[in-house]
Amino acid sequence: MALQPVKRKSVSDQVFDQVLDEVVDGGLAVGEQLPSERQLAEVLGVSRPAVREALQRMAQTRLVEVRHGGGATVRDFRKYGGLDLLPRLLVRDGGVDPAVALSVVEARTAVGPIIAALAADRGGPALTGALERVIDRLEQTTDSLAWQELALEYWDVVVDGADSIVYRLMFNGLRAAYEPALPALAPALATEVGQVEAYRLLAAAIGAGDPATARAAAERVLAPLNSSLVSAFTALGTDGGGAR
Amino acid sequence: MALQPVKRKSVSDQVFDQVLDEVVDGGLAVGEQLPSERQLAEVLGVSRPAVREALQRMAQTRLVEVRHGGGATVRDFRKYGGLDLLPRLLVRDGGVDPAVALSVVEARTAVGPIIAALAADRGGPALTGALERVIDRLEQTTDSLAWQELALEYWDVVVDGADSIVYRLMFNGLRAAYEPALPALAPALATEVGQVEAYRLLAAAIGAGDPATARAAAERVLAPLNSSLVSAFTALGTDGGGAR
DNA sequence: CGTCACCGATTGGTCTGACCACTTGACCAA
DNA sequence: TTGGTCAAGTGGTCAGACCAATCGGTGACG
Repeated sequence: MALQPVKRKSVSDQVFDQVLDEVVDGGLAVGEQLPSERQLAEVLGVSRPAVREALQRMAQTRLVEVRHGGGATVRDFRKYGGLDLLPRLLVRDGGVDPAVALSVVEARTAVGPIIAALAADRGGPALTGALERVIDRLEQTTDSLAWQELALEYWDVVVDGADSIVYRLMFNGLRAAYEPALPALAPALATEVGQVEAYRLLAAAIGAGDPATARAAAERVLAPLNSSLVSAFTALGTDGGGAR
Repeated sequence: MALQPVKRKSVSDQVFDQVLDEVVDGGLAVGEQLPSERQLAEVLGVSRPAVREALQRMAQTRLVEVRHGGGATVRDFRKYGGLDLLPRLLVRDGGVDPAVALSVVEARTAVGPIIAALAADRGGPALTGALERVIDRLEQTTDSLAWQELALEYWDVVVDGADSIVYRLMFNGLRAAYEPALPALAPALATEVGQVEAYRLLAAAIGAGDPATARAAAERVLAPLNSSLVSAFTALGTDGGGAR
């Protein structure tokens, strides 16, 4: 049997997860008051500090608002939430939410070329070495999961070369959402394995300092996955814009 | 006289801010161990729960890693940080960091047209009413600050129309970084006031369901600020890529 | 002499109980 | 109506204690 690390979740983690689920899945309506810390502690059978830590983290992510003496209220995560809650939205009810996955891939496909162009403009030849090294490892990889990990590493170098803090932080957020879901997505991404040539062309364009070519090359890298997933998910997700 | 709400910072907030500053400004190197919770509590003259709440929030934003029994270590915020720490990076040492501001405007200019095209494709005529209402209020506004607030509201409608959760969360994050810094940026943004026509054209293109035209119109809306800020900041920021 | 099991010191995790600060709403007086 | 007072409920903070995990040194064993 395949053993895996035991899950050790601290009490405050579990409280956080429960409250987060309630907020995201609509068990608690926007504007609604949360139970008081004391009530939550009693109902959940934990101490008040544990509840507090969880609520403070919820406030940190702008999902609830706590006012001294006035209780805590639920905020609209669709209006105030950050990219950091993307992982939670991506895997909903145990499975991957098609609408969210589609949105992630869509954004990836649109923003990737922009970043590639910036990298060509600002990074240029300095990036060639690092990119080639990743490509070499990519070429020897057949496992879908490992392949995606390397692809992320490749883009990490590109984002570095773009030298723009906002894209860097965006990438970090998307990666944090993407990476934990990779095992679940691995089958759908199997078609990408072996498409090394597109990555090589992109690296060449970036190394040559040619933004326009880099943009086009990036589109060729990203478009296949996009179109395949779009067709797969739109056929699946007939529920419409379930997650906007 | 113009009154404003008194600022009340809780103890754990202050601890959080101090630790965050240390991490962001490099007072604590990446990989370095933070002082233990007990030491921090004693040094800062506060209780341990207060320190814990701050550290848990730091962990929530992926800026530190805490291991049961093993202390807390500093993570590389450039590699793991999310868009939520953009506000902190934007205003550094009391002033606006040119490199970061440039990056924000740059991303805005690049991503805005993409979102506009999506809104035209998916929102279409349904958005016309809401957009027109904002434009009407925009037309009657001369104050630079209020004008920017309305511009954000306008884009909020557009992002809603794009019907893509990732762009929605991105926008939320950028807005959270942008909004607090607006007063400091207001002078630089004064040139935008009165440019209502571009917004009207964009609304028309979105309402017509014409993605290509909407993309171009969005570029015309965003480009002026971008170019003016680029020239202003590149002249100012001779320190190079201080914040990547 | 090197290796490894063990144990104690250190650190984070949790709980309890108490008190302070703030908000809210009801009630009362000017 | 206006303003003040007060009590109840809520979040904020503190102190001390104990549990659980990690880490490092020390001594026994090979």
